[in-house]
Amino acid sequence: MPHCYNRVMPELPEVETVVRDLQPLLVSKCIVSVRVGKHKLRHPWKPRWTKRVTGRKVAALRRRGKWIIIDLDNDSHLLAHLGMTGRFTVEPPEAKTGAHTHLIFTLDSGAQLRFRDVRRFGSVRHCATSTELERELASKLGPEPWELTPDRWLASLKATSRCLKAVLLDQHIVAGVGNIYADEALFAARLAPRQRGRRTSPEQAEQLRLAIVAVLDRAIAARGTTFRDYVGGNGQAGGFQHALAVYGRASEACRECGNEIRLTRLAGRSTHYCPNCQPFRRMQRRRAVS
DNA sequence: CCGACGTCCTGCTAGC
DNA sequence: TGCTAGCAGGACGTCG
Repeated sequence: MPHCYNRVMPELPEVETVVRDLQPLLVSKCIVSVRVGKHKLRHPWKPRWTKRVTGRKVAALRRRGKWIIIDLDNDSHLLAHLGMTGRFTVEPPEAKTGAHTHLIFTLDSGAQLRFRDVRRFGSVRHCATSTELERELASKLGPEPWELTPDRWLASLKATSRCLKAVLLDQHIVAGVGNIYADEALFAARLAPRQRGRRTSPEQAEQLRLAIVAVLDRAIAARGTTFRDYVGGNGQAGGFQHALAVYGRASEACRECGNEIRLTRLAGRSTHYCPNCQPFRRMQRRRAVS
């Protein structure tokens, strides 16, 4: 009853929603103890991290790409990724601990911050200094979509032969876009997922950049995408699933033109598109010489 | 160097 | 009805 398995696929809008929801519950609260589960996460929790975080106050909560950053008052930071099924909840200590709960931070408010992750694609780690945190983030992430300049974006596209879908999923180029919003942004820009980066015109690049920002803005306003009713915890369901144009709509009718939405596999991921609205023009063959 | 692909992990579901 | 193979995917490692 308290929780049923729901698919959220946390991308930027979902992570932003989590951060906003957790902020009032965590900021200025003190971590009084840490309890660690027996299953290993991607980055196993180290005992010395417990020493560094206990007694520390949460100074701020923020997001970078799909990463959650919890700033502590000793200039150290918790850096967390939800992966596919990672969930943070704030619950009273007497609340039943669900299966797959890997970390429990007890706060001086009396509540507990809990990290649960069924598939363990997620991670929670500790960075001892902001320098370490910044180095870590810089090695993983390109700019936030809103900070990505048209020039830099076009240069990134022109520099690669990968298809647009793969480029959108590359966190080094633009941070925060995952499989759902990559497909949605490509549809909004009327560009074929298969189109090669370097075949993209400046006009198309700008269309796509604006589409990314617009789709993410709308998804954040809707509190993200949820694929199943979410019950319990402190999270409300997102609403963007109703606004999806292509993702999860394979073989349904395109709302724009009525054509059938296609599903294919690209960059190792399921990829949804409308072949009519997002026509793929093969590379023009040079006219044969002779 | 770059890009493609495999790996991790488990719950759900389609299909026999 | 019951079982199982296949699918879902973000980050990262490996291979060509």
